[in-house]
Amino acid sequence: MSTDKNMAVCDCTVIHEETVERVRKEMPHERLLDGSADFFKVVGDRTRIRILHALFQSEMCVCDIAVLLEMNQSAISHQLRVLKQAGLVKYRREGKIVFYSLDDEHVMNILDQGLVHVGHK
Amino acid sequence: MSTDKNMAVCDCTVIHEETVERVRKEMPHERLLDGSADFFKVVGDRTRIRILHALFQSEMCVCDIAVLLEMNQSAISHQLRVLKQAGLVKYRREGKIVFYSLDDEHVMNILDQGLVHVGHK
DNA sequence: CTTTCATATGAATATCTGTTCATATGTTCA
DNA sequence: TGAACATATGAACAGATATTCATATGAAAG
Repeated sequence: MSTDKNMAVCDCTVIHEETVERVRKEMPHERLLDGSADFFKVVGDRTRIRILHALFQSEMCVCDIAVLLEMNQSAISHQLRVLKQAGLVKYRREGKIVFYSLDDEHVMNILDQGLVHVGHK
Repeated sequence: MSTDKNMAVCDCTVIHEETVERVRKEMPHERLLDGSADFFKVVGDRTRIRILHALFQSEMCVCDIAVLLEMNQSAISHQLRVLKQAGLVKYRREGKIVFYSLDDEHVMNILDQGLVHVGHK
C-alpha cells in the first residue's frame, strides 16, 4: 500500500492524502519545472544578472563588460558561455572583437519583475 | 588614469569607453541587482520551485510536501526555511501540524513566466 | 610569417549549497 | 507525566559552481 512507501520516503505519515493527490494532478510537468529551475539558476547569479542588464542597454564586447563589472576577462568569458548555452545571449564577430547581445528580449520582462519584487521589500 | 586601472582589472584595453560609461549610468542600483540575483537563486532550485508550485495549489503541511515530492521531511523543512527567510512562504500552526502557504502571490507571476519561457524553447 | 590583441578554454581551487543523519523541540493524548 | 508524532535544527558530507591562472585560438596589421 502507498502509505508504507510514503513513510519510508518521508519519515512521517500521510496527513492529507486527498490534498496531496489533488496538488499532484495540478503540478506543472517535470520537464517544465526542471527547465524553469535551470533558467532561474542561470539568472540567479550576481555576475550573470549584471551582464544581462548591461546587454539590455547595449551590445558589448567581452572587454567592455569586464571593465564595466571590474572583473577579469576570463571570468566574463566563462559566464558568457553559460548565458549562451542557456540561449539568453548571442554574439557577432567583428574582426578580433566579439559583440554580445541579448538573444531573448522577453527574458528582460522577468528580470524587471525581479527588480520590482526586490524594490517592494 | 582610468585606462591603467581597467587594464589591471580586466587584462585588456578599454575598447568602447563611451559605451561602458553610458551603460554604467543606466544600470540598476547594486542592491537591486544583488537582491534580484538572490531572489532568482532561491527560486532556481528544483526542490524549492516544486514546493512553491505546490503551495500555489493549496496550503500544505511539511509532511504532505515530503510525500508529494518523495523526499524526506528534513530536506523539505530545510528548504522551507530558505523560502521563509526569502519572504516567499508563511506558516500557521494547528496543533502538531504546521501549514505552509505562499506569502507573496505576485511571485507566482514570475514563476509562471519561467514556465512559459521554457515552454517556448 | 610574426607580433599583437581580443577572446576562449582547461585545470585548479575555494566556496557554496542541498541532502542526510541524528537528535532536539514542542504539541497532543492517554 | 510520559509516549507518540510533526517539525526543526545542527553537523557532516558530497556535489556543484565561480573565479583565477596559464595558455590556446584566431584575426588583423606590420
